[in-house]
Amino acid sequence: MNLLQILQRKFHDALSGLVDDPAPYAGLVKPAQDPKFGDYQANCAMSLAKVLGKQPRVVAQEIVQRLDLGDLLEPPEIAGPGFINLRLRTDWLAARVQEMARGDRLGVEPVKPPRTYVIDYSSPNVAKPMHVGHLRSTIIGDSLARLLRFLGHHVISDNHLGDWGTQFGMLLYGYKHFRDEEALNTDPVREMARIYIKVRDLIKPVEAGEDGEDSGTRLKRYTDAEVAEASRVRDECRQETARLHAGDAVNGRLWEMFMPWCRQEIDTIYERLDVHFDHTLGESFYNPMLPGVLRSLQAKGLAVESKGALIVPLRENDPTPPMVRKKDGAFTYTTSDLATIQYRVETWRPDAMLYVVDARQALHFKNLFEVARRWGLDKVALEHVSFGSVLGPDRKPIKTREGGAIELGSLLDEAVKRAAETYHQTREERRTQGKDVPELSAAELKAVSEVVGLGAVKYADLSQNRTSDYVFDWDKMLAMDGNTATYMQYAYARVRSIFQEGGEDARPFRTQPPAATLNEPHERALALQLLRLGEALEVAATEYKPSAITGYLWDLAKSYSGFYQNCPVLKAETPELRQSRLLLCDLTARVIQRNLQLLGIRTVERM
RNA sequence: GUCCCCGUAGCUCAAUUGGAUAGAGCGCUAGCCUCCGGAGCUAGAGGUUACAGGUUCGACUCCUGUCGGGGAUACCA
Repeated sequence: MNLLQILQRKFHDALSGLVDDPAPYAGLVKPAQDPKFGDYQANCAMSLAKVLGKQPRVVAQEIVQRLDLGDLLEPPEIAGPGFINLRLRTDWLAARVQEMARGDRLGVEPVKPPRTYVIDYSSPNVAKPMHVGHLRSTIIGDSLARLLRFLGHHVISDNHLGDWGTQFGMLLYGYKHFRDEEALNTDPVREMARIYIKVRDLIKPVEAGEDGEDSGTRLKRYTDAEVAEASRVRDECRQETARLHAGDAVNGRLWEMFMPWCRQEIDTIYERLDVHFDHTLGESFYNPMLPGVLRSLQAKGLAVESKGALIVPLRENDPTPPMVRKKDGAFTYTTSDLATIQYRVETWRPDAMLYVVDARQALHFKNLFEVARRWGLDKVALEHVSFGSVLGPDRKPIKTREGGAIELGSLLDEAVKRAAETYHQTREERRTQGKDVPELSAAELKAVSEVVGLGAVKYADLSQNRTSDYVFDWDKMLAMDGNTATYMQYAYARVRSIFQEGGEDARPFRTQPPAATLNEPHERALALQLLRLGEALEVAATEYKPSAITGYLWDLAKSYSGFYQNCPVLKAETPELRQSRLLLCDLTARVIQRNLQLLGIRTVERM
């Protein structure tokens, strides 16, 4: 149980004689807005006053009188219109810190009834290289999977690859017309990427790309001949796709041949990002199940014919009902997604299924979930964990000068390169100032650049509010000061170096932690912040917001900074105080490391 | 046309879901290396929360309207 839950329970007990349902009022116990008000504050007296027909401050008095302070609370103060300000007893905090240090869960108990989650994230179209647009789903999903697992839930991660769509028609067409046998033999992955881009560029005059340009302006940029050719190529691609779906032997064999290459392309990225999946069941996996899904929908009277297509009407006069079969007989992604939900429910019996997919698909998921519910899949909680788009400086979807989206691989390369540059630069500055700098081996240096560069990219994204769009900016994404991964990684390395410097072994602090003394305000503030870990993770998990973790980390770093400035550790006045402060240091490092790990970001001991 | 999201410091973003004097980073200004790592720390300037009403003890947050931006709108997934 985290600090907030403990206090809310106390208030729940105190309120139970006053109102019929104390829960919503107990929920008004919150972290203090400002440290000067205390550690936590209860805002329930004001709203309760109206219900009870009394003065808010009188109600606050009554609540305080009924409150069992136990050994954890100082006598509360009533302030302003009726705020109840709470301050935890310092000796109680000290005991909790000591407890927290023991074991590797940092005081976070596994959840009482664990739930089973299926998390669907990343899910790229494998026919084309991954670009920045895929980053958010991939790392938000990965982070949520790590977080829910750490909290004790059963998590099944599933990468629902787009391996059966029109993009494969483009690859098939391109392979048949433009392949370079020699390139295919030496580097098939690169050759497939080249083929895809070539076909995409050919079709461009008639196909809306990632640039979001409207068809009118787009058409004006091309000659009639180019448009006609684009139209022809697009039709041929569609026919290739149709042949693949119809079981054409040649296209089937080619698909079998392409898949490992496509997988290799994306797996390289996943490996580098340290993102892993329990399952990778793409659309092709569900293809054989689709006719059965349709029959079932029709048998239940859910799917009806309309303009030659098969739709599922959900609302009166809905101009855009979900479609499960096109007039040409092809299935849609709604059909495929229904099969997917059914398969997952039957196979894994999850309590909840999370779709980490961008906000533009909100309508699709709203409809999909409604159809699934009516179809009988109503026991599982289906949730669209949506996120905002990544925009360019012009507030339009991100793109490079050339017009295509920035490829993920290049972004990561650039991040690592910049990390290396910054490293050398800061080290030279320190040198000229006559300061000691750690001498890293070439291997260590490479590892540091990788860890810092990739960490920067992930943290920049995860620290954003999940639901808002955000403007992509190289400098921001690769920034290494302020609230960034680098700052946290650096803070971690610095704490470690204290142990190094003092010739201290951290291990005893985790098995036989010494008593903590929190007489200095900065010690107390740091301890309180450390103990709020469980609270932060709870928020991050219930709201599916990794930014709650980065926010907590930033607060922790500031608390630590205050402590570090004001409280000598190795030169503490007494051996006991030194032990206590080393305990706080070690805990800080461990909490930073754990949180970064939950974000999929690594740490190094020296940098 | 209809529906959804958004508008907060010069820029990029927060604000514990209705709480006390709206906070950070970057940038700018001024300080801090005989003191455990300066990728750091301390302080300062910077705001009519797009606009106008309303709801109440209290509104960036909820409601109505206006302006502005973005997105989704059966046969791409």
